[in-house]
Amino acid sequence: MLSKTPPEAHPRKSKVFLVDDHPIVRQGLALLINREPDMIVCGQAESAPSALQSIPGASPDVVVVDISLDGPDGLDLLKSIRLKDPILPVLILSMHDESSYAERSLRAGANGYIMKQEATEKVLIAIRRILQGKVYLSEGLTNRMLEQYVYGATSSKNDPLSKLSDRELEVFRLIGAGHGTRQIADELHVSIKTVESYQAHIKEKLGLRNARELVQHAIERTVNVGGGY
Amino acid sequence: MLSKTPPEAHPRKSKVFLVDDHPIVRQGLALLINREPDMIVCGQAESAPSALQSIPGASPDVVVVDISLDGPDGLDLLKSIRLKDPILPVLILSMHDESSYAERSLRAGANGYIMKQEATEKVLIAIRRILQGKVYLSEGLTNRMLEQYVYGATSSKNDPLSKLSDRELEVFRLIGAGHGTRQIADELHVSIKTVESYQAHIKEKLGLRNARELVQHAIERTVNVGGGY
DNA sequence: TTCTTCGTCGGGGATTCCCCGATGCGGCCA
DNA sequence: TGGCCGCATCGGGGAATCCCCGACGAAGAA
Repeated sequence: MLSKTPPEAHPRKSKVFLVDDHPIVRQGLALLINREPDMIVCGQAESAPSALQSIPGASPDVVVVDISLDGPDGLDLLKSIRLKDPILPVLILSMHDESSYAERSLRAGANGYIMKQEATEKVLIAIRRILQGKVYLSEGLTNRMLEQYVYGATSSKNDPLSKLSDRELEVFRLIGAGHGTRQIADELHVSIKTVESYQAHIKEKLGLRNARELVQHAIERTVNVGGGY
Repeated sequence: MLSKTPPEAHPRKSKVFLVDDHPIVRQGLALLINREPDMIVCGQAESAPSALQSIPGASPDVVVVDISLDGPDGLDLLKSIRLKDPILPVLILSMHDESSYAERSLRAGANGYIMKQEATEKVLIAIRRILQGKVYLSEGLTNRMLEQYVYGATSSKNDPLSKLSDRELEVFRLIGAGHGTRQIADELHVSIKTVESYQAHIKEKLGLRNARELVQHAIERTVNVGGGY
């Protein structure tokens, strides 16, 4: 399998491990990476469990993980990897530009986050970057996350919801339950204007841009509270 | 541009045109296809409009279209292609195995439907098959669609989304992605009033009471595509 | 005391929601 | 062939909302 690696020609190829449930994407990435002189694919997996099984034997220098796997998803896999190896570089690959996913990924210990919309060279750049121990984020995403950080930078811990006041959190939950502004005002016995004010503050604190993103995040962070992971 | 094609060496390579908004997938498919002796990629596009612009000049023998493009989606592109060329073979590439999508694709004139979960060779097989004028469907999907056919009524029971028209489903997905009404109107190049009309129809068909419930359900059925149920 | 955060509201214009339509097109059906 | 029906597209218009301003008092913190 492994060729004898003439040592002086190139120092050593960095070994990349791919995890994606779409064979087409996996194969595509593999062909792409193996064309590069300084890296090589040392293994692939299509699910989190099989990845966890194969990674030790493949001893990769970096792991590329698609976030939307069947069963345990990419974040779960990332956490499992971190339990065994706190420093193995991991690049998260995603379809959506949801900043919340990037946030969760980095908090879970990812070294980089890149979207499939990005140009292919960006993937190679990202891999090389995190191989150097740095963090990779796309430019747009970096800006958005910095924006969010400006607002509660201090010791905000790992819960952006902690930036919200009690009243704001209350409204946030009701939004997640699908309630309208008028309805929330009635339920809390306050003016519509007050509820609108809370919604504005929530959007500002969480870095959301319109009402639908507000609903979007309210649902994600309210539904996920009890069950998922 | 065109080499003189020595006629006996290989009859002629079939020209494939790729449409996908993920450069990684595009590049991957291109490398894969160009490795084959009997086919070659003659062009690529990342959106429906640019595809419509480039396809005539590339004169492909087959077009591979990802169903989930930004703006006008793969089904829209398929319909636009069909308006100009009723017989150009088109293979629809999809992330979800929802049989309703396959159904819609075939009704809209697709010659094949394949999921990204399929093995890479299947893609090549599918391309060759529809080049011969046949229809390609994965085995599981074929069985499911036959079942539905035998047991009369189409897939309306288990999947309320199948009640939605193509256009309505498209808007539904964009809502789930957090896009606003105006934004959707711009992306689909229609009036705001039209988008409002779709939203009203969706609410009616799915039994939703207000705009927030609409967003709620759109998210649950759009974000979950990769991992959930 | 001064400063900040929080809860509470209002004005007002832009936008969206949600009810009425309407038109044209392509099927299906008797 | 005429009629019905679903679909895509758009408009009017009033109600609700979004989203930008700002305000005020209470409760703590500096």
